[in-house]
Amino acid sequence: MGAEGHADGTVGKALDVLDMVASHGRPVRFSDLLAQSDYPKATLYRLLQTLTHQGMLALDPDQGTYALGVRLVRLAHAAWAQSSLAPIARPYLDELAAKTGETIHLAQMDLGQVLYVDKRNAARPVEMFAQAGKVGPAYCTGVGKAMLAWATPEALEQALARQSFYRHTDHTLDTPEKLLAELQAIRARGHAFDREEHERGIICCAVPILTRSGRVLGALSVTSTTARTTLAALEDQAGLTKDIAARIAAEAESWRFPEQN
Amino acid sequence: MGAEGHADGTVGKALDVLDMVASHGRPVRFSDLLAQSDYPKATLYRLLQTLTHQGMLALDPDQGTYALGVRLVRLAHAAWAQSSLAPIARPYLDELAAKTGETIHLAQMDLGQVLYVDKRNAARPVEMFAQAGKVGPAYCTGVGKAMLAWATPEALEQALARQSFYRHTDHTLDTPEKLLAELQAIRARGHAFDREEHERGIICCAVPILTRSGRVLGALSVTSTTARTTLAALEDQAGLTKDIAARIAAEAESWRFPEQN
DNA sequence: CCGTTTGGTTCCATTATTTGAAACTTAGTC
DNA sequence: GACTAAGTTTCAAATAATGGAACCAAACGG
Repeated sequence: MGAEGHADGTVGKALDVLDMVASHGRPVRFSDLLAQSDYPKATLYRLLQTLTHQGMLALDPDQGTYALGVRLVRLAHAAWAQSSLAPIARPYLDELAAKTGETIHLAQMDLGQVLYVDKRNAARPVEMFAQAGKVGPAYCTGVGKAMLAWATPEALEQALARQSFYRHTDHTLDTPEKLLAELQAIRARGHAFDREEHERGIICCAVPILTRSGRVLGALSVTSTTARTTLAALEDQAGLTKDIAARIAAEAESWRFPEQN
Repeated sequence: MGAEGHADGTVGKALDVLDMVASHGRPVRFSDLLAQSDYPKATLYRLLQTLTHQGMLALDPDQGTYALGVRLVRLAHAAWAQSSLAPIARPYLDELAAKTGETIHLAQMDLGQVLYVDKRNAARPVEMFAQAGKVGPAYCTGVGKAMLAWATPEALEQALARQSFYRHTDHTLDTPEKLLAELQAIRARGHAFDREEHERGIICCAVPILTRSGRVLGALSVTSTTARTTLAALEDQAGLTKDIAARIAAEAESWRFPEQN
């Protein structure tokens, strides 16, 4: 994973190591990390030691393996409650889920990837990969495209560079050109579709969550299956979804910056 | 919160800043952080910049406020799935909750504090970070005492130094001496009680989760209220709880280190 | 039983990064 | 249009990170 760009300073390297540990699904030995990284032995060793001492990693003394530490969980609890839209959006998601009866996703953008921060399952739950905290691709999901469509040129460029354009299904937009054309259509239309571009049989209609100043905060989607409904039927809900998105945005702005106005 | 002890190196300071941002429940301005920290202006500024650049913090360009970044949520997802006992323990917690009908807590130790990593409420279903990720004191909770009772001497010493011994209720063990005596009794007995030591009316019976080598992985508790039941009744469940704890430990060992033996 | 490999830890002189007082630039006030 | 508060940049000195190499310990092999 030398894909890390410019690791600024020691902090960047330390976080890089953190990601490295996270990328394995299980505790890793020192030598595994050493093989994977470009850092010299002593450097990596001290980074691990520091992170462990700080509680960001946990060293299993029996096996000599490193795992992500509990301090991270604690920080994340705060991050989820504070930085994400999830706590603000919760009642609105409930409302949208109740009114549509479909699966709802709330997502935010994280370095070119879609991060699902909350979710409501339909009464008959649609089995999907997405769960709170999980990440997914931006170029082939409704929420991803909705956010890209309203992203700043710089953010869009950065995000594009990070897309794999892997062809998940026949419908996947598998080149930057196709995606850019689609983004324009989405802007014109006001909402994005997922036409089975990521998973066969899964469709959705997604809208961006925008501040008054036009900045993208996240996206909201109503998801279903081709077996249950059609894109046209989902599009009928677009108005309602946009309304909910607007209310989330309004509350986010007033809640996070209550002193303004 | 200058309570941070020895911040080793730049990484320590950066994480310290991260905690500082987390401690406010909402986005903070640079000057707020400056006032709170001992770091000089330029130092703090660059730390914030680095963390922001790394995605650990998010700078709201409109308001100039810092919030915890989404990268943390992503890392946490991995941490929760990997470092904590929660995913392994899930079915066992379900079983224990079903058999006892009481509230169940799964906790781990984090630098002298109890970190709740999963929970079953008597009725409601669970969500991810929503419930997990909270912290509590070690010296006056069942799970905390259960873990301390089997902690290594070094870990115990470190943990003791971090306890506040604040007298939450009449029953709180408010000195290290009382606590140490209690820990001995707990070791002898095999399980810990919370006799309304943290909250009036709340009682529980907790057991440690131990590896074969005797290392503490976490603790498990069955919690109720004095209105609903008694300590003696809870103690009747201790056998079942210990059994569940043993099964969690066994699975944790075989799952996390499948190559051994 | 001893030589060897493997995996992990420590040393230390060199190097590069961090530091922080102060100067500077905005943006907002009166 | 001076005055203030909030944020950003500079630069020499101080400090911390670096990494090659040496070291240690435990497991391995003959």
